[in-house]
Amino acid sequence: MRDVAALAGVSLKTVSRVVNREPGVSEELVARVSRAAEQLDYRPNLTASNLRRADQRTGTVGLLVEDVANEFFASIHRGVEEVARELGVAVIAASLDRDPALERDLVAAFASRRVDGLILAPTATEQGYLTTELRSGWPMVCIDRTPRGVDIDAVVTDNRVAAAAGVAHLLAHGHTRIGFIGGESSLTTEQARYSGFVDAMAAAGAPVRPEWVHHGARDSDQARGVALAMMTTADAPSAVFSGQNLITMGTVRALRELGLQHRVALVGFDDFVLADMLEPAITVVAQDARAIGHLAAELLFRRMAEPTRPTATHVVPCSLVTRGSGEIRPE
Amino acid sequence: MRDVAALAGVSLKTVSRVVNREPGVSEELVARVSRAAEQLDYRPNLTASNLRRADQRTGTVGLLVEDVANEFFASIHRGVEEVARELGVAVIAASLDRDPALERDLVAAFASRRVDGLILAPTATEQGYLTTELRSGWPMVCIDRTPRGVDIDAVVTDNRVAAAAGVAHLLAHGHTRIGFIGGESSLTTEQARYSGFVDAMAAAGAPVRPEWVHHGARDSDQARGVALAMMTTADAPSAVFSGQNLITMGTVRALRELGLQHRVALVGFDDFVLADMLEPAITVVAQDARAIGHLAAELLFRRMAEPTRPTATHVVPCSLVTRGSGEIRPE
DNA sequence: CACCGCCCTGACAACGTTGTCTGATGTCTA
DNA sequence: TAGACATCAGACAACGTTGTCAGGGCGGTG
Repeated sequence: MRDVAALAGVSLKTVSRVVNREPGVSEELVARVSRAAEQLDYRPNLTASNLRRADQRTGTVGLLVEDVANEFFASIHRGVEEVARELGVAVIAASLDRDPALERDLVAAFASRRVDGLILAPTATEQGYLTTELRSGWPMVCIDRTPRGVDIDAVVTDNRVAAAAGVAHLLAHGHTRIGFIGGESSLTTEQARYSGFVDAMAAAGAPVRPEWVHHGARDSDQARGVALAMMTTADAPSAVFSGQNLITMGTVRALRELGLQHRVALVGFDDFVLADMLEPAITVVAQDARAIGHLAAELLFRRMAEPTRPTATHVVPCSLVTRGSGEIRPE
Repeated sequence: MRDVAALAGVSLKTVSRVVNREPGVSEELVARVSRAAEQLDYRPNLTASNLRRADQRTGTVGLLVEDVANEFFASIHRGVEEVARELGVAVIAASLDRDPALERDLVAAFASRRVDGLILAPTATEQGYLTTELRSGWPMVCIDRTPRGVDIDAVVTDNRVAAAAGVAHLLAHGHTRIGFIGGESSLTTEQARYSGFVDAMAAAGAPVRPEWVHHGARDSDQARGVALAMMTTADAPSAVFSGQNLITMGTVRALRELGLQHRVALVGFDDFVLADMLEPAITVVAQDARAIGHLAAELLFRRMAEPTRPTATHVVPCSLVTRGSGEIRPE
């Protein structure tokens, strides 16, 4: 900037005014400065600008999710990006890999970077460590999983009700012997989905059989193993409810391997690409990930504008998408 | 930091030394400063630090891809993140949506942010606009698509050879009547894949029939439309080679709708989740997206360390994954 | 003609850090 | 005991920008 000022024969401040399109600079100087800037390939330094600026905004938001490569979170990322892009805000995303220590580290790293706000899909069991940051007025929104121990805006699905609806769908098709395969039970989503499963079973007077309930599958392959084991016992369930997209895929694999895909009903939580192209196509309880991303970003920017508004938990709707696998009747 | 210094009764510089773990501070002061920092919830300001630091590093790299929600690019993102995380570097990712203007805008935005380096999957036909930035020594790596008009490190697949291998696979299974459905022909990847198709056909003495060649499908749904049209003519091909993962999915949908999925052979470029679970499972020419991300990030950091090393184009291997759809023989 | 006010521009300090240099204290050696 | 040296701490300027304020020039008004 100094060089530009020298070349244009004006002061630093005038260059700054031109660069930021501030009014009150004569056309002649605007032209002269612009020409000089172009000639020198001047690029404004946002870092320095942010340091000095009154609002202290860095034009950056952080996004912490389980895995940026998981299509559910990648869609959320996309949704956040779309809102941020309109405002010229950049998104720094990172994967937590279900590691609570990493969650804290990355939150601290983002705090050091002075991102203007943070969208977090919590993985730790407790977010009390955030109180400090919150008190300092750092805008934050939790997504997917409800935060614990802190009062933060959140965008969540009513996992319990949605899961119950999925299980009720199986019950409505005549199943009473229903298995549950879920992910890590430390996650609030998992707990809620399991509760929904239990609710629906109870409402229908169907027993929840412990040997047909499995928590803690960490990935598709573990889920496959669990499903294989569950379905090869002498007394196997006639339907399965799976707690998450990767788990559903693993279960599909297992059923396929056992040749049971047309005999055992399956309803999964979370939609996934090509679910409709499998045979049978997979019935799922679907969340709109991109919409979640949109809403979370909008809430975040709204909170930046109005830091004092009361926090709220937004529940986004879920829909049951019937495609075949959930409509298989028991033999 | 000023407050911390005041509370600990030391100078600013001493706090800075403690925060950065610089040697030469007595244990007693380290303890006192640490306590004060904790008490005041001090968070170092990386923005200010970067401004002053000698190396001018922001600890940030930019990643520009077509769409962060596309599983191919999401996996690349993940790969980049893994390397960056080890170094404490954050990744700012953004989607270009095949918009050349957006590519230039976002590159400029990243330049303003002073990201330490940029990984770019080019979408514009020409990257000459980068020369300025390159001259200034901004580390950059292109991925997926070869840059044009500039000399940059690149990580690419030999799309031509890989596509030819996929088409040769169809030819080896007795097909000569092979269609091609590709994406936007402005992309170098598309051009190379089509060239590979032509190569393989020529090598086998099979004619390339213009009515069975279609470029420019922008998404899965357009590809579906194209495939539907192509396969419902009186004289339809007996096999299809598709140029990209979304296009393959659209083609699968079309074949399914026409009930041809077990009669028309299909080989797709790019692997995708559940390709192995479809019926028939889809034979693909697979790139290892995560490895591409890894390599690109490693090259980027290496260039930061050694700015003068000659640029190179790295070709990552591709593999043909046979699963069924590509082994269907003509009737 | 004196005064006011507007428009434009620049000087200067400041944002929160770190690089550099100087100085104070203590320890060792000749 | 003097001098050399090592260790630790602080003063100060600087990074590239912007907020604040002062001032010069000019037109209009009383």
